Amino acid sequence: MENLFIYNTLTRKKEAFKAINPPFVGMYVCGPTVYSDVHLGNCRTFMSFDIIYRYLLHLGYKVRYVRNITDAGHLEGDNDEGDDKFAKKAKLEQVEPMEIVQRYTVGFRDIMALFNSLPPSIEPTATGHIIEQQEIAKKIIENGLAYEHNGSVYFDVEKYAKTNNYTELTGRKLDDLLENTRDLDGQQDKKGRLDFALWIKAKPEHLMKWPSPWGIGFPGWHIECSAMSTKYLGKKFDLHGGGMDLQATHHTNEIAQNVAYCGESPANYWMHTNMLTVNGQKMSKSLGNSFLPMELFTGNHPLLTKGFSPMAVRFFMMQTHYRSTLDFSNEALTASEKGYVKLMEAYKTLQTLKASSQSTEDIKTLERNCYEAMNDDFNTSVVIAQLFDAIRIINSAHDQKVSLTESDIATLKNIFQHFVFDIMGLKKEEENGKANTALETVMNLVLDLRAKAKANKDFATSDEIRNKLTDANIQVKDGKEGVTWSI
RNA sequence: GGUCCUGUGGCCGAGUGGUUAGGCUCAGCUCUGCAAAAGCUGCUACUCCAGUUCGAACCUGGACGGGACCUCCA
Repeated sequence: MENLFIYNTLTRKKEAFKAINPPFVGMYVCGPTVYSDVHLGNCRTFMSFDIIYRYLLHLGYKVRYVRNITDAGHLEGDNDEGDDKFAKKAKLEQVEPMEIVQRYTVGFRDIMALFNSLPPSIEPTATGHIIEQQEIAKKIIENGLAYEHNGSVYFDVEKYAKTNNYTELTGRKLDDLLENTRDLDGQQDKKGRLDFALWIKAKPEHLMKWPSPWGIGFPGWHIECSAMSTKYLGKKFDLHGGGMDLQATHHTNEIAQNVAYCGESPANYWMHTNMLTVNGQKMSKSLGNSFLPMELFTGNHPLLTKGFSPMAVRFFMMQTHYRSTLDFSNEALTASEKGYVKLMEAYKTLQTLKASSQSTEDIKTLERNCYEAMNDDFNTSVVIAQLFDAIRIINSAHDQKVSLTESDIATLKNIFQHFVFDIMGLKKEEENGKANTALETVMNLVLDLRAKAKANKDFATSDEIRNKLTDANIQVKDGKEGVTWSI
């Protein structure tokens, strides 16, 4: 259990995981901005952290997993004068901003539930923590690292950088940043070009706004995470995560805010998940190449030839390590879907295995390999390779080509329960029970008739039955010990 | 332009200084009335160039290609 190694963005190394106060673990992940449907790339990040959450739980940690909902504060344009995304979308659709927030929050939770992701312990919202964000901004001003100008509050990056390592998360040089930051319009209020807003003055027509010591306005983007993480996890907690695209700006600024606020960098371990790409390019809303989960499930998308089930998609994501980019294609998904089906079929077969007195296989090593893979920075890809080894053994045992003891079979069942279901969060996708029972009855009847035909060497009839069933997506398999079928 | 990451077989994707990743695809075989499934076997790779080393796809340097970030983004 103590052997878990995690790649820490702060040090760019895999480090042994040491909880601050075991068995408790505090984990914060930057959640979605709910101004439109989450796309598959967003889902990948949250599924990656779902695995991490599940594995920590499996190891016996008591995890408080906080994942925020960003429902205010994101600016639309290239400057701080713009509307926030919610207000813009709301005007477009003639609805209240919070109506947008509600719609997409519910949609997000539904999708994550379909992907069988566990809900976080706390899912706080930015709009629910305006006071806390203002308090932090006030304190940073008091500490001399932020300044108010024209009703907005900015963080003084250059001043902060004199006594702190502003770029510790990216390893960039401050001078490079200063030289290469683009010139943007509408930023006259800022002293330094790297300064970012903690609080932004709202124009009269702005829809989402709150009173503050600096006038009517709304919070900057980065401050919400500082406010919510310190509120629920304290000034110092174990893990902080998010997508890689948040690393350079959002997380860098978040650390600066926390240090300026209370003198402490918030998390011991920073984890970043890599992007989902389409034809080698990052999937994102702004590039317009994003897939909605629903399009994927239904197959209703120009790049797809068919739909894929949530579990097949989850399995697809698990086959790649979370720090590698994952390229999305019809072909890759199809391959994963087959692998997933094979895994589930083997699980069924496993339930029917009969024990021998002798064993020809080393199942314990296989189990240990699975743990070692997870302990090595959550390497689900290697876990899956081990599982396919298990599948081969299960199928061979079923064909009586290898033998397994009672204890081997129990270990295999444990491997499935722990790694497939508990940790990777896969589940069997079965039709509902009622329909299944009815179908079962009909299938037994049909296969009975076919068996009679076969017994009479009436292969024409038996093949016809089989072909018709195949056409209806029901596969019939004539095994040594009778006929089985699957959909 | 700057910073960082990356380049693996038909496709997707792990990994390690010397030993099989794995999946999918394709071909052959076994089993089977025929199929399917399953098992076995094969197609066996590491962008290029130079260096370090007894030995490098894995370390170092360079070239070329791809990507991310620098602006909202998981």
